[in-house]
Amino acid sequence: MGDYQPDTVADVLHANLRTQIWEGDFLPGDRVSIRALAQSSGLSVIPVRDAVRRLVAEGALCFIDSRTIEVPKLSYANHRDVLFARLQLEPETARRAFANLTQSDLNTLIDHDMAVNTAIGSNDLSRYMQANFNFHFHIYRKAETPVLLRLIEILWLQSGPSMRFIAGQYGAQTVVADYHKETTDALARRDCDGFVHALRADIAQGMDFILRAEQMEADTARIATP
Amino acid sequence: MGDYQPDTVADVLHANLRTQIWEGDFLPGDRVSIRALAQSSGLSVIPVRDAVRRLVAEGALCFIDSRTIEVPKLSYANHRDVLFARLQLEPETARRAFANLTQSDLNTLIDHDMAVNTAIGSNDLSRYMQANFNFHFHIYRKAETPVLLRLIEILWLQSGPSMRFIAGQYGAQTVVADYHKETTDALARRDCDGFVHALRADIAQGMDFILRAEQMEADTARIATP
DNA sequence: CATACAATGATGTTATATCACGTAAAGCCA
DNA sequence: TGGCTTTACGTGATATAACATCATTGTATG
Repeated sequence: MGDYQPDTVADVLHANLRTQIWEGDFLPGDRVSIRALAQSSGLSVIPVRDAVRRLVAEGALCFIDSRTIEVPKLSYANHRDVLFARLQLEPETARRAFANLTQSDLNTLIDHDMAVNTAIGSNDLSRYMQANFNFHFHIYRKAETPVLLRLIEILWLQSGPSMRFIAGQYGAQTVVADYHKETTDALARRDCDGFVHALRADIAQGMDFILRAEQMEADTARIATP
Repeated sequence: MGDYQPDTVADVLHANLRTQIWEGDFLPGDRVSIRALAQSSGLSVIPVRDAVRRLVAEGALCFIDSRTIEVPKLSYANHRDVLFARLQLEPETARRAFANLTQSDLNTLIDHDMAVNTAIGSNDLSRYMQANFNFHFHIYRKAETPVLLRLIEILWLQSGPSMRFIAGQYGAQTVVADYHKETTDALARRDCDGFVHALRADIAQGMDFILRAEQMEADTARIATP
């Protein structure tokens, strides 16, 4: 396998932007200008354009017309599709990771989960996104299956901004009911099926969250136009 | 949703290369040179590089070192992961397409299946790859779920060259047992579950094929070094 | 004859300048 | 003041040329 990882300035910028998107630093509808990014990063337009077009290829950005790039606003239908795909891929990826997860990994996961909880406690959406991402991907990376990891990365890239937007709209309290504790508990007692099941429940809960948000929006729309 | 589709020369080149990869015009290990592509297509290096890097982002190409780009050689493990992911995503995508498939679509699918069979009959691997791709993606495109379609496209991009290589190595006769007929039959009698099940069997058969090829390779290796 | 070293060529990357296009604001006329 | 035209600016896309890196090869030297 040619798993060589280039390290050009375009690659670094691309990686940074990806992280920012995963961690929820962008909101749906945010405009991205190649020249503005070039100026702010002190680079020429060529590597910036390279990084941006790569993000477009990953679905993290999109063209609104021939010369306007923005962070996509996922429709609820698309959001459901993302969560459906996540449900199909992530629990099984976690299953493969299970055998590779050590006591040290368990401790790391518990730390990430604590970071999630404190972020929710202090209503810090940014840290919540970051910690939640770290929790999940620490698992997936241990599965050592680059094919699945890549798909999952793309799904998170696409849904990150909209996820944060929806969460911010309906309050961080709504996301308090994650299943991280159940996940780490299952790992602690080396219960593979329980581990996978808890992770599945965590994603399914996100699905419920979207459905609920969609319903609320439909309701308010119905009330607004009786 | 910003589903604007640009149409620059880089986009056209990217689309052409994607089609070529899907249809099996490339083999694992084939080298790709940006300048050579630029010369053969009459373009500058900039748009060619753009298209190539987009393919790298999709996993259709990879860097072997800092300045060598080639078509990836999928390991058997990666190939199994691709087929696993396909199994997770494609049948369910087909299920969503089912309600949108008309009589005209059924006829088109039957035509594609016939093209597959004649390609196998004349041992034309290139046409086989092409027709098989057309058969599957005619279904998936009707599902109207861009998120899932995009993931499936990536999976086919990654596995296409290796798939063709393995098929070519062990003869086209080995792939004769597809489930396209069962799929179209189920569609003809409007049997959604049967439709989905047949498509799942078709992919699973591909999985068996890979496992068999892997086993054969292991056997010959065992014989070679007793 | 073998080895060290330098010149050459090929690679992907990037900077600069220009192109083509579209928007929006300013200007102009009724 | 309203509506149209024109101009200016900003956008991404592209061509050209220069840059950095590395493999190869030819040559010179021991």
